Amino acid sequence: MNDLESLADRWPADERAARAVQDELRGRVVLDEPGPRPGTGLVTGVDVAYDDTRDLVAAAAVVLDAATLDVVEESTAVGRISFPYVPGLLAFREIPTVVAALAGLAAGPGLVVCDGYGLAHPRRFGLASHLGVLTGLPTIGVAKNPFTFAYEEPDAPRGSTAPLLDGEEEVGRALRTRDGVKPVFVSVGHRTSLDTACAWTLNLTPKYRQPETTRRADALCRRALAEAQEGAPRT
DNA sequence: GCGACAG
DNA sequence: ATCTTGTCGC
Repeated sequence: MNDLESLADRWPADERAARAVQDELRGRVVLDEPGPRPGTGLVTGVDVAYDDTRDLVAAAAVVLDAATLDVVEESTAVGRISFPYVPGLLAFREIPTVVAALAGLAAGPGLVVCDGYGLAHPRRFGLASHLGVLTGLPTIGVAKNPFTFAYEEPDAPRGSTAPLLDGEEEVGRALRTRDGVKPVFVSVGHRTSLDTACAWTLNLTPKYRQPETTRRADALCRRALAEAQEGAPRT
C-alpha cells in the first residue's frame, strides 16, 4: 500500500522529474493477464474536476455492480492541484486525489475505468497504467479523443473497431459504442488485455457513448467540487 | 522553429 | 478540464 503522504512527498516538482518517474515505473505494468471477466463482479469509474482559480481538485470513485450497472458505493476526495496540465503528464495532475478517493472505498473496486489513456501514451505509461501500477488494480483507459494517435473511422454499427496507431504500433482501439456516433478510444492500463478492455467498454455503454462508470464519476466529482467551493468561498 | 496535444 | 443558450432529434 502507498500511504497518501509519501505519495505526495515523492511527487515530481517539474516535467523532467515527472518523465523520469514514468520511465522508471512503466516497466512494472503487467500485460500478460486477461483481466476480470467482462460484465462480472465490480467495476469502478474514477474522474476528476478542477477549479484552477481556487487551486481545488475533486475526485470521485463510483463502484458499480457490473451485471446490473447499479451503484454499489461512492467515494470522493478533495485536494490541492498537484501539477499543471501537460499533455503526456496528465497522471501527475489526477492521481493523488483519485488514489485518495479509491482509498475511501470499503469494497474492493474490481476493474477501474479511467477517463483517459493507459498504454496509448508517448512513453506507454498513461494515467490508467500509472494508476494501476500504484494501486495494483486492473485498469483500463477510455478516452474521448485520439490524442496524438491515428485511426481509421470504424464502421457505423456499435461494436465496430479500428486500431489506434502510434506509427505502426497498435496502442489501443477506436471503439464505436453507439451507432453512427464518434467512437471512444480504449487502451489497456494494467493487468488487462485490449480485448477485455473493449468488451468491458461495450458492457458499460448500453445507452450512452461514454461508459456508465465515467458518467457517474464525472457527475459525482463535479458535485464534490461544488461543495468544496461552498466550504472555501474565498481565495 | 512551428504546430499538435488525454483531462 | 472549463466558460455557456438554445436547439435539433429520438
